[in-house]
Amino acid sequence: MGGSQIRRNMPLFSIGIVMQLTDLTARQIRYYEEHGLISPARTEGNKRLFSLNDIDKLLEVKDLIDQGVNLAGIKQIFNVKQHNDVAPNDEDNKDAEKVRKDLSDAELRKLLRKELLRAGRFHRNSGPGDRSRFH
Amino acid sequence: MGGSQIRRNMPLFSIGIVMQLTDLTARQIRYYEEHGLISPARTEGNKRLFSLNDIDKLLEVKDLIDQGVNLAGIKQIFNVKQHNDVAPNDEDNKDAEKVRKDLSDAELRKLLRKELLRAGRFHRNSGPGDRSRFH
DNA sequence: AAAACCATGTCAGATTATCTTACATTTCAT
DNA sequence: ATGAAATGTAAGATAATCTGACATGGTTTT
Repeated sequence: MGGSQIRRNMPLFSIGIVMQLTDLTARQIRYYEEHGLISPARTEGNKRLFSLNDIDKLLEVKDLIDQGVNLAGIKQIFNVKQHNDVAPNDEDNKDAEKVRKDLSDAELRKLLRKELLRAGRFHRNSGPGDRSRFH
Repeated sequence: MGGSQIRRNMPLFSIGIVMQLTDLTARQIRYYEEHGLISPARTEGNKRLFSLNDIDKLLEVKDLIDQGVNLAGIKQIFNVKQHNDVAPNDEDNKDAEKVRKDLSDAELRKLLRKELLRAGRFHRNSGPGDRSRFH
């Protein structure tokens, strides 16, 4: 009943907050941005501003990384998700779909197979995830 | 499906964002805090961090101010709301209720009548509220 | 009408948070 | 052993925020 619906892609959060929410370091977050996994907005003074969607993505990145997927793999996985997210609207999506497919489909299968095979071995460093967010 | 429930009183927002969301100036927000209408958390470095509840409250403050209610009135109104918010849990609330009532009930009626009478005259400066939040 | 008050604006100086760039380190793949 | 990928870390710069003080325009109160 209080006025605040706050859309999911509204730029709201500073990097410090996102660090706490995701348990990622600033370095990691910036690195993932550098590689196009997220594209946070900026303030007039060039500070990053993250949306809820950005945070969700970062949490997915973290999960996948914990499972041994590398950034290239995550990039492709995000591409696939983009396909399926436009789901129940079937008629004129096929064009956009095909475009993205051409770019990724071939190597996608290869990459996914490759990555997901070794997933679960090694890696998985960050322990039982509940470390101290918000002291 | 994306991981982010974000509780309503989790300290998340910088004052800059809150300014945009509420259309209040930093001065106003700090002044309202100074008078106990909100109590935002702080970072280790003393920066204010606001929760969704803080923002809701600020929006209510803004509304009431636009209607000519002064801070003293808003304070009392918030007190009343606190009563009614613990509603459907009737049995052992009566104690806390009575305490707060003793402090505010008498002058509350007086104040509310007084304030709400002249509400709507003068004041009402901030125009049809949609000015430029997020450039 | 003068004095006091309320709510806000504004300025100044200090401090924190974040930015970019560059180099170091670690781990894994070839 | 070499190289690439992912992250750590340090330095210097800039932006955002903080507190405190004083200024200002209305509103009561005396």
